[in-house]
Amino acid sequence: MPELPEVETVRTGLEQAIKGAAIRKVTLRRGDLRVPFPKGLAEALAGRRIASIGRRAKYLLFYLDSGDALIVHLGMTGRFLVEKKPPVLGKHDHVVFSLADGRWLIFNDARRFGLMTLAKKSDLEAHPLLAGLGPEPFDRGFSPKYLENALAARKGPVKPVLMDQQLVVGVGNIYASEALFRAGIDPRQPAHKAAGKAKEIVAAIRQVLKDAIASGGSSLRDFLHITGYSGDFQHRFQVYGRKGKPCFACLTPIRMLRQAGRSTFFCPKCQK
DNA sequence: CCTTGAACCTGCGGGC
DNA sequence: TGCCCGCAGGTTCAAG
Repeated sequence: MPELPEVETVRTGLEQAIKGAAIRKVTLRRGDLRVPFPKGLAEALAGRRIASIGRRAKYLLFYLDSGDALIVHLGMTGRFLVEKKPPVLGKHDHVVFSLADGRWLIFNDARRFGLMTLAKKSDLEAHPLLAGLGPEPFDRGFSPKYLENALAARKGPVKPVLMDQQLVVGVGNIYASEALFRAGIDPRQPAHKAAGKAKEIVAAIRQVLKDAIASGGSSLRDFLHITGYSGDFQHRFQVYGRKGKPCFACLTPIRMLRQAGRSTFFCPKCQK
């Protein structure tokens, strides 16, 4: 799944592929993903044109010419594929969009942690899924001062706190580890003690997300298969998935530990 | 309030 | 080859 860079890469790819396309028909091949599809979803999409595709946090927002917005979350394994021929459907191809131009948009999600629902564009900000979300990492609202205050109010280790979507959106398990490595902060450090490094953390989060978006987007010019990891940023992870391997900066073995049920990777020498 | 752990569901890779 | 285990990028809910 995709964290902010992967979702943004998918958004860009979808915009290039299907912005302006009209939906002829939508087939829901089961009744739910993580939550049930809303009643009348397929009917509300049929005949509509996709005016544009936006993103809020890790949610994709398909803006329709009807004034509705289709909200999509990719969960862990959600992905979109665009086909020019009638697709041979697999068991995890849950939603099939037949486009008026003869192409097909497939939503595939093996684990079904994804989500697809409908809202009025005018009501989006108040929608329960979006209302409680924190600032976008590239917005001015995610300032060092804001983060300093937010961290100061938290007692737990800083890494899980950075993944709290109410604090800042888009940072997930990979980029939380990567950002803390770049900021030189131990992921076990209590959040309030890391508050003084808020400026460095803001910069590190922005930098790692920006680099990942740049590297994800670069391979998407002529995509057919839009996946969260179509880019090649995973080859540039400094710590994530590198347990026991030498730190690129100091050669100390990277350590892994479990925080709030998730794997955390860090360099015990570079991160204090 | 904050924090943690379990749950949701399927697939993959490693070890035996 | 097959089986069992642990692992996986998210979110939500219960419980401490």
